Amino acid sequence: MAALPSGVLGVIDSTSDRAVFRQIADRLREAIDKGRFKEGAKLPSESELVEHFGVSRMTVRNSLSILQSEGLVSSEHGKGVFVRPRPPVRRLASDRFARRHREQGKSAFTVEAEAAGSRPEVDSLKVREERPTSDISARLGQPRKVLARRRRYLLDGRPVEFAVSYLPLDLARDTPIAEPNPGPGGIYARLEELGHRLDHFDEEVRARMPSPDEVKTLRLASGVPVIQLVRTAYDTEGRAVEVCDTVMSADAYVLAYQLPAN
Amino acid sequence: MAALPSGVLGVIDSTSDRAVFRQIADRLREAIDKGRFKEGAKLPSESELVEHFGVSRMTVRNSLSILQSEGLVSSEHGKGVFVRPRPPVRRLASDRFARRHREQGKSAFTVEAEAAGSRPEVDSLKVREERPTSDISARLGQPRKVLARRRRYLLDGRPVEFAVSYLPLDLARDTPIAEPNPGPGGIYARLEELGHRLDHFDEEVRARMPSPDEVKTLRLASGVPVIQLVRTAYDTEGRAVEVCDTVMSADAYVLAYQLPAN
DNA sequence: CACGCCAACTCGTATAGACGAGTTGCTGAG
DNA sequence: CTCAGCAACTCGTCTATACGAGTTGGCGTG
Repeated sequence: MAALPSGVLGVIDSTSDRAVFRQIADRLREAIDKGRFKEGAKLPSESELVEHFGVSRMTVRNSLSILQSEGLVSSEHGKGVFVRPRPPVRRLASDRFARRHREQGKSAFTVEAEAAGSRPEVDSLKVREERPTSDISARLGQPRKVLARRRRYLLDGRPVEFAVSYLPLDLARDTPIAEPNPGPGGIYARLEELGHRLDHFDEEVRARMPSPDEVKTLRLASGVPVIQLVRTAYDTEGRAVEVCDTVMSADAYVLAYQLPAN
Repeated sequence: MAALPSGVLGVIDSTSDRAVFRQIADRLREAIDKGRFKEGAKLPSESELVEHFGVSRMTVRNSLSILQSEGLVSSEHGKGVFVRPRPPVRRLASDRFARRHREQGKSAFTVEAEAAGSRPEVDSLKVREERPTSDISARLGQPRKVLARRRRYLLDGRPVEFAVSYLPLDLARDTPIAEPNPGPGGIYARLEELGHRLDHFDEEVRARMPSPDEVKTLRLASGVPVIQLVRTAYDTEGRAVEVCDTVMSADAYVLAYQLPAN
């Protein structure tokens, strides 16, 4: 166990009324912010920090758990605690579902990923009929049953997004939309072929901490929130024809919108 | 110390390889999800949980810290641990800065808050000249200096949002925009009077965990992420005339966008 | 009755120790 | 040289204890 380089982490001010474990977290945070520990770098081990600061191990662990909940570091059993690398960010343009961008053949996700040099994958695709929750039901105009299309998206093997599309069953039953692969242009192209010309989308954006389920499905590190995007598609008659509920790893996405000033 | 109502929380499966503190967190989470503890309700105290589950206090605290980092509960020193109430959510419509909505006199924030029956407040308003960060500089077309307008927004005394507007200094110097109160219609009205007719906005939306500073400024409970919204305003010449960097408590906001399908 | 104070509760901080489990690299046997 | 296995490191889990500090309600004194 080598001694820590002096001066890198400083010492505890025992006269301060700030809790010791917070002070240690502060020092480590400073050091990370100032680049003394770079992305992916290993922090000093718990026992090194115990020795350096002269405190007990639980106190050090307490400090580290603060940084973890801030999303600054992540620990790996048997290896150490590392400065969390910022993963490449996927930018979602607000017009990604516009008709003019609808590729014949590949999905928007696939096209964008390949353009960015990543390997896209779609996973655990499930299509089935369901009774809608009251929220979904309200958004779709109170259908008794809906078709639910679930899928998970991965980039280079890493899950980044989980989405469920809901469509009124009377509209989707016995159409290509009820097939696992709805064909070129996706379900929006099929909807338009069925006479539902799309008029506009409503998108609602929320952020929150993930449920344990979402942590598992998206393999989220602790301290990473999710963005929840609920998109409702309306046809030119004003009917809501689809609701898509998407949960995204917040550290993998930036949503970009362009809005007129009128 | 009364015994806990039997059956409410179940017991630990000591044969399971799931850690005891995770199991306890699971039981409590279930109980909250199923409404056995309602919003604002007090969970059993740490010592009650210690007795009920037959574990040490640190194990119980560990469990509770999980729920806290999930944003499910928050603890109050001397009082107990409570199911976190969902605060009223403010809905931000994507057209809230459109010209047609520009009220003469009151800001969009004030109008909306009063319509929702809340008491709006604007706080720590600071206007000054600064050298821009490279990010802001790039968005504004590399001005050497900018005018920065900082302010904090509160609803019923609760801080919900912190925003900084940056404008190229050559554009804003010696105009009402450099005044603490820019007058009716806000800085967008002043920009248009100065000949910069607004054409469109770009908005970028991110979510992340807050910095310690942001926790303080927005009085955030632990386990609450922030939404960061960076809006750039462009005039009809295509010049970026303002960048507004807003950080919002994620549990107080839903962003709503309406997008054309073309 | 009014009020101050204290007891008993709450969570917050910190220590010291033990054992378990994953990872890594070295060492020694083959 | 190869490779199994061990030693030494990492973090994960859990116990037991102690004291501090904020909150609440009741009791007793004035």
